[in-house]
Amino acid sequence: MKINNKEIEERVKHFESVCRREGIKLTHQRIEIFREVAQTGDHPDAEQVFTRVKGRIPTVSLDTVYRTLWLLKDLGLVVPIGSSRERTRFDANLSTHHHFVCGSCGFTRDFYSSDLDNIQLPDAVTSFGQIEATHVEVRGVCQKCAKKQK
Amino acid sequence: MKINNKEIEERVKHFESVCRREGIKLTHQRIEIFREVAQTGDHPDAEQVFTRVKGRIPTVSLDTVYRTLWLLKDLGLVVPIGSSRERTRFDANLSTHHHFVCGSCGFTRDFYSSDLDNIQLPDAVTSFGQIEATHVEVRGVCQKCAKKQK
DNA sequence: TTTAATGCAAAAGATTTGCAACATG
DNA sequence: CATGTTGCAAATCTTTTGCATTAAA
Repeated sequence: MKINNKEIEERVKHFESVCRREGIKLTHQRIEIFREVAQTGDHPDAEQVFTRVKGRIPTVSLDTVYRTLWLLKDLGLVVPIGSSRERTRFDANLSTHHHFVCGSCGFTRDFYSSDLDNIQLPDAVTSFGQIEATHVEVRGVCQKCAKKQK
Repeated sequence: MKINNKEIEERVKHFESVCRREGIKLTHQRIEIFREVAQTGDHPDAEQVFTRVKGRIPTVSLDTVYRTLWLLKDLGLVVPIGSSRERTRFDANLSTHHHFVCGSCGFTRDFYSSDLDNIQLPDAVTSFGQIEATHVEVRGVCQKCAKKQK
């Protein structure tokens, strides 16, 4: 689930330019936290990001991870995905994509489909508010959990 | 957001038959908790269900509400929808439908579209696990929040 | 140097659990 | 009657906050 280096560095560059534009300070911890989410495709939760970043910055604190993750969300650089009964997970994949989510363990994977990207929504939806993104969520049971249930 | 009575009673009957089949006891609180979720279209969280059911059964406890809600989920009678940073909300609408979710306040509404119900998924998805349901999630900002932001 | 960001510790929220009393099948 | 379920209170787990210290611009 490793994203290739070029893609990661592009994402980090994008992050840095957004911060400059918004007047947000580029701290060591912010960069590493962002990089961590950007370089993995497995939608980590705050705790996982914390543990991994700690390898590089042993003094980071969990609350900084939380603060940064929500900051990234506000900047539109990361999307929180809430698979209930699970902690919030974060996704730094900004290209249009869709999710498969295991209802019993929370396992989440991206998938792509240009057909799904171009879905036409009924007019009724517009009346609820302003639309930002549309994505398809497939609920199911992942292979690991399917085995356990037997 | 009131569901019509006939539909509610049908849902409750369905719930009761599922419980009998599974050998699960039909307690007063379970029935009222299920009815509460079934009769509203606004995807309440556990706390809201608790408050409303308390009107009818003053002694219910919040933990029973939680236990029942997750039981209902395991029985497939209710679907948890996790709009992160918000508590888990529950949806008893079992007919195929889709969601509009406000990213800033969690406001959630159902919408229908037979086009969306018949979406074709790419083969890759099948490799992640067994598919149970597919639904479209539209993220946006609801009208109330859009006003606040100005 | 000015202001925002961090780390710490403590608080707040949400959800879960152990257990004795109780209700359902 | 036997067993599963409830309510209570306490525990746990996740996330947030206040504040003094530190680091970016």
